[in-house]
Amino acid sequence: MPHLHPNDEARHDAVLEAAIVLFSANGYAGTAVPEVARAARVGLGTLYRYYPSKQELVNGAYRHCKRRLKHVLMFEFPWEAPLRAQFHEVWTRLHSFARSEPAGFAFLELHHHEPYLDAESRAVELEVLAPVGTFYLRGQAAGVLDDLPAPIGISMIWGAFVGLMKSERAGYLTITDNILEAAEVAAWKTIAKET
Amino acid sequence: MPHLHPNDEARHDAVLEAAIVLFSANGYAGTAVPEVARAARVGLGTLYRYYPSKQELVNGAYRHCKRRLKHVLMFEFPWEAPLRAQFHEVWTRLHSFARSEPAGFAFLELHHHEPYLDAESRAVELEVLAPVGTFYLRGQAAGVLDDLPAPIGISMIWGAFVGLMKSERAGYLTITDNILEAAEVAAWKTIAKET
Amino acid sequence: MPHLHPNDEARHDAVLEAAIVLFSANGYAGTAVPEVARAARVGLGTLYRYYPSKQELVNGAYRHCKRRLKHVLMFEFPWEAPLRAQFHEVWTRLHSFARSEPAGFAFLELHHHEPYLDAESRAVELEVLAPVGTFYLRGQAAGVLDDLPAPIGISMIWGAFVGLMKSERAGYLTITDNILEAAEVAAWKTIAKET
Amino acid sequence: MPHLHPNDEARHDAVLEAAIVLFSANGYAGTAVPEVARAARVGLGTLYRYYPSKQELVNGAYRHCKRRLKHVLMFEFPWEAPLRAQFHEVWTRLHSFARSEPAGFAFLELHHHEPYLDAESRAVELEVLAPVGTFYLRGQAAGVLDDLPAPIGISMIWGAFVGLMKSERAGYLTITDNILEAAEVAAWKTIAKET
DNA sequence: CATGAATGAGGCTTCATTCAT
DNA sequence: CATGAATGAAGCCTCATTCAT
Repeated sequence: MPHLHPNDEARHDAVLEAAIVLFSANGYAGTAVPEVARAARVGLGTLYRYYPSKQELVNGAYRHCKRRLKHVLMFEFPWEAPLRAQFHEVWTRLHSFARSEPAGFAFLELHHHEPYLDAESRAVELEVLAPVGTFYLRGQAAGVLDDLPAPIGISMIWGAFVGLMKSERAGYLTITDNILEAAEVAAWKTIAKET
Repeated sequence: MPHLHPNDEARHDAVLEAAIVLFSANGYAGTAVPEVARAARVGLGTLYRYYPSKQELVNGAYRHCKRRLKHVLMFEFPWEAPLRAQFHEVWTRLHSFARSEPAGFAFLELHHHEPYLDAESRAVELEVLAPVGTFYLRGQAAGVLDDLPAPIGISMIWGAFVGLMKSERAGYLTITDNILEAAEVAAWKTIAKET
Repeated sequence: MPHLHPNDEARHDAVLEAAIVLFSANGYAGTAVPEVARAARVGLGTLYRYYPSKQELVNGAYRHCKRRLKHVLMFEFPWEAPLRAQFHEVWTRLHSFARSEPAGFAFLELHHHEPYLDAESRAVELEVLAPVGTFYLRGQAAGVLDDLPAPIGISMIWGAFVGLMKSERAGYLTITDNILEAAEVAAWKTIAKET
Repeated sequence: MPHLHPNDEARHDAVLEAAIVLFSANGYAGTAVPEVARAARVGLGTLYRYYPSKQELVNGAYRHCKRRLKHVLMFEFPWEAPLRAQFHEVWTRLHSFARSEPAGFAFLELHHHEPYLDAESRAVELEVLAPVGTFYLRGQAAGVLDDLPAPIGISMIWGAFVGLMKSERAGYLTITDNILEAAEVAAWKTIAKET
């Protein structure tokens, strides 16, 4: 039974981290595999042992990021809290993820639905999306959310958040705590039922 | 006496069109210049006569798209209409652009603020952004828009719209006229001052 | 009977001149035909009317230079003068050629015996060489020149002269009138019979 | 533990050798890098591993040849011998170099002072030139050499030798031992003080 | 005729992947 | 196993030549 060398996991992580940083900065085609190996301080052959092709590498990175996002969003989520509080939680956690793992966040944005993503990666995509959908539908059932089709509302909120992050990265704005909160209010207004 | 060949402009357009389609589908690094030439049904050397490098080519494509967007947004814009009506106009025109030139729209999204864009391209970016900023500030002065910093509001609206288009492209949803209108209402709620 | 347009010859000369300058500076392969046309301020198509290929162009340039050299060397040559005086004449004329047509001189050096030179060009080569050979043999017959085989002596003198010119071009030295004369004496010593 | 592959140096040498042969035969611009790789029986990528660009390749070849020449000229040079004997040594060694490494010799001639040579290559140039200059000046101080400026004398001797080699390559003459010696005498006369 | 736009073969270089050490 | 040297397909770009205007 093959087991992992104690260093194995660290190496593995270094590879993923380097891949995420480089792919998010330069895109899939713009990133060279040897460059990733070098950034991860790992032999090229070793990288290829972990990921037998560039495609497997992006997919691995994608899944990793998506799972990190999922974890950040879901971990000890207050399922019993009121919807508005839950929304706050989601918004805050999203920001926390984008702040602490900016490359990972950018990576997810950039590599969303690219043709080199495989079935498993698409499945992971759904692992994140599904609970969000549930949340949305519950909100509508409770009469708290407007009755836009859920995918519409979700896309707009996700899009608005991404828009903020991209603009910040581009230098058009800076997001302080106050602004983040104001933006949250604005985002909530987007989907909340008017009173 | 040297003339422009009558076909010149048509060829030029074919190159731009092909570039926009391919760059938006595969990214900058993922697109081969000969592939663009082939798609435009133009000799490779000819393409290089029009655009002396791949970089000039993306920049040309970027400027073209951005100017098309600007034109669609600005042409005979009802500057005297009420703000809500103006917002409707913007939202509708945005959608019209994304519908009629989906590749151009995707291109703008994807190549926003990439390092290979040059100063002139960035200048064109501002030609579009400036009037939008003005619109926003006027709305706030009139007490119709919420007092989020303008770049925040703009980023969120643009992001929300982009989110919708991307989700549609990804197959997560379909945008009908009704939905477009409902989304517009939602988007307006994002930035409108509550009454 | 096709005759030349009055401008034809001027154009032709401009092409040759440009070709000589560029070929001598950048070599055959390093020179682009359109570049030559541009330098000659002549349409590319026109150049190709005069010289139907790049090879014909170098050969034309080669023949032109070689004939210029021949002319400079031979024109009103004092065939009756003593050998030493004739040598002075040759040495001086060589220098005069190298001074007034530096590109042509460099061109001849650089393109000597290149594979793209055709039979006619090689024939022209001989037109220059033959009288020099005669001169040399006469000198030996008269007991003034040493009895090195003529080609050896000629190669050494020509080589020494070329060496001087190249070193000057490279900036290793500057040739004044005094130096030119001293060098002539040295060159004469190379082949003169010791007394 | 990373090693140099034992074949590494052999491969490296094969590349240099091929480069020298091809560059000397066809010039810099006239030589295709893949052609060099093929001649060296080395993968193209491998060649680029050793020399990251065509320019580095010529420079490497230039330095190699120049150092070989330096070695041939300098190795166990009889610094204490009389000047005439030293001249014989230089002349003989020069010929030995041109004979055993004809491509290298031709390469040095052809690529002398070309714009693609870098500072290091020019420095190596001086490593050869400097001792020759010293030799010349010592000869003048000893009253054995004529009082031509040293660069003039050196250029003429080097030029004469090159002239011989080129003429032989061109088929104008054949250099036997006797002729070589006679040419040496002639060359010595060029710079020796007359008695 | 004179012109220069059009073309694609061919040159320089990169990089995904393999495999000997 | 880990490494990185080796490889050649493929990408960017130039330029000799043709041909429509």
